[in-house]
Amino acid sequence: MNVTIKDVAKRANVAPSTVSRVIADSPRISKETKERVWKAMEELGYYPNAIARSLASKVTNTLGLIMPRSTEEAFSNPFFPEVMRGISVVAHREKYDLLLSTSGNKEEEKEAVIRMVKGKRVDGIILLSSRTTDELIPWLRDEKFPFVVIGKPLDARGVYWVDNDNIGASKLATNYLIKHGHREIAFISGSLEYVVSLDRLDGYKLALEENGLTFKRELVEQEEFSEDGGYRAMMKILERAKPTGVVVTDDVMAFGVIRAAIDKGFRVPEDISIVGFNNIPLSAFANPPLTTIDISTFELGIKSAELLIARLKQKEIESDHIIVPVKLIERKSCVSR
Amino acid sequence: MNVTIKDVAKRANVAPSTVSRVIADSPRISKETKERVWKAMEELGYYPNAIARSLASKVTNTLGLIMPRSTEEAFSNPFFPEVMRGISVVAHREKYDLLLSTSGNKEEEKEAVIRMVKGKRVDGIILLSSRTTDELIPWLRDEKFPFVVIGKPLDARGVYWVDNDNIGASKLATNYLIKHGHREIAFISGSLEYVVSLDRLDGYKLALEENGLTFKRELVEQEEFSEDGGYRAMMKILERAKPTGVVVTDDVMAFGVIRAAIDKGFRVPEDISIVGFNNIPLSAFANPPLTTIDISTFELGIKSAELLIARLKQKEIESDHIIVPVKLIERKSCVSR
DNA sequence: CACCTATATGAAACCGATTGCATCCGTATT
DNA sequence: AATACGGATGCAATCGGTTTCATATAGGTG
Repeated sequence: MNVTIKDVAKRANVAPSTVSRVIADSPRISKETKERVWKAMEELGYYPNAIARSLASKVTNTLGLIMPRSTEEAFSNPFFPEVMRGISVVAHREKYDLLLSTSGNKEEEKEAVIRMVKGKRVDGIILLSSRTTDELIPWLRDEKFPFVVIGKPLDARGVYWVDNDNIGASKLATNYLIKHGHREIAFISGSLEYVVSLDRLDGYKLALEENGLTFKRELVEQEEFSEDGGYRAMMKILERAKPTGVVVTDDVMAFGVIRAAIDKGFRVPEDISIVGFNNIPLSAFANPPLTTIDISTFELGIKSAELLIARLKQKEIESDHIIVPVKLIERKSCVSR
Repeated sequence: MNVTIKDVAKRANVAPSTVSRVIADSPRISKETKERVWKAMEELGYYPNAIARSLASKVTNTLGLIMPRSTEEAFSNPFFPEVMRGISVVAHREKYDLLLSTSGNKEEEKEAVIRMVKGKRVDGIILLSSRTTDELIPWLRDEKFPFVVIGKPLDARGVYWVDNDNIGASKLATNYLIKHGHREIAFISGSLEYVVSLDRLDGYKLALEENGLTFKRELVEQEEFSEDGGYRAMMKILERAKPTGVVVTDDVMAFGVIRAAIDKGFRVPEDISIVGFNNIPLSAFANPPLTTIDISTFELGIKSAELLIARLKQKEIESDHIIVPVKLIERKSCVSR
């Protein structure tokens, strides 16, 4: 079998508890004993069993990551890897590992969370995005389990979250088109099941209102978060209206929107201007290069991990949420009219 | 405290061992008892503690994922998320979770593996790419720990691996340029520390040889796997030679190569043709759209996870390695001469 | 009717750590 | 000299399961 704490104890002529204390570098153990134990560990090639340690101490040094939708789908939108990149930088710095749940749909997602929480496999959880109908958030809150949500939840009472100012960001995008002389501005978002979609719709409406433009239902469409989703949404809008500008809340969708516009015989940006969201790497290389709202995706990951870990370490936390700034990246997908 | 197996046992008037057997759905327990126990579990809201279970059974139902280089860097090349997408599909299907190590450099990477293996946190490991100097592979082999490598290792004895035929793929790319009349063909790869770079260099040499072209050292350059790396490599080559075609073993690097060519006053593809590798999503949208070797990244993930799990389940395995096919995607970054 | 054999369940050891409490010893205090 | 005290370490319970082996009961056999 493997080398255990008992073998080390025997070799160093001490009790297992002493070895345990040496591992934790407890000040209660004398320098000499520590050295004897270290030597024994070295000689035997001892390495602590993390599982046993977790069982006894109830700490795993692991963070759980819950992807929305299927894990497969999540990895195909560059937003998620980028968020994970941020999370992993902090996790590494703070010596945490990351446990990825692999789920296929909403039920399995719930199950994955239960597996992590009730199975005591993680110390805390990061939800990579929040739905309006999310049962997870109330459930985690009731369980009093530490978690952080990326994306402001509908009901934010007692939950820690990290997000952009989505209403503001959407106003920014819409105002940009308005300032460039557009008056018929369409708005395409992902499913209204996601809070982020709702907020951005609100921002769009506010911008119109503040500029004395009327909101027209036929200029608004929701679809799946994908290139095809964007394509379908734009097709539907073009069949019933004639926008000169479009705000699309996801760059991947925006590519579909451009494709639809071209298929319908419009030129981008000459006939239709487009503003996207997220500033994914592809956006700079698209044809035309996409004007988009950079939401600091990497930073969202960083901040969410920091917030969660601060909570786990019972550090003083200034606020239960963090707003990450956005900025507009001007490229070539918009023209003045 | 939490509900444990003992609470359930008490409530159902059985011994803890019986409850354990009910959880495992052992045929040794009578239908009636099972039902009584299930009811008790239901009523108490019992959920098994995965950590305790792992400790006793020595099974974690978790696969460890080891990224090369820093975790942060890995997430910024679309290759890795795509591989992970494949892995996560299989992991989910087979009911495994994924543990991500977060490391910053080679030493930490080794440490992360030790933490996983010696800490008994995972049942098996997938190495997302192999270095020539990799100490990990011999170490894991000596430990007799189940693992699979994406990318054929230099010394493949006793190692399970999944890869493309990199020599063939590189010949394919080089031959494509040769067939289009190119004779001065440059070759840019990532560090020769990676086996994949070596193999592709070999494929390039072979293609030259088979077509009676001479290999010229000044047409070959290695650099870091990044857009900047590609830029620097191409700059160095253009200062000493005049290629009409370039094989670049990574699309992200290829973007840098294009940028360098343009900065030096060349047009792509009119003056210099370029073939990339990986077919990342961006490639189709680049300017010009990139002709590239599609290496079925997703499939690499799928196969590696399947191979590992088959090994864990002691299934019959036909071969200790799997070759995933490649194909050339023709776009607009090459012209005939 | 004594003996054997399944079948169903329980008792207890074990997995490899952590931790509260007890103990031992040497030195300072009164 | 008796008491107190603090430092260093050990004992044993505990975390929440799994698994081996033993036992009890019922039914079958000669």
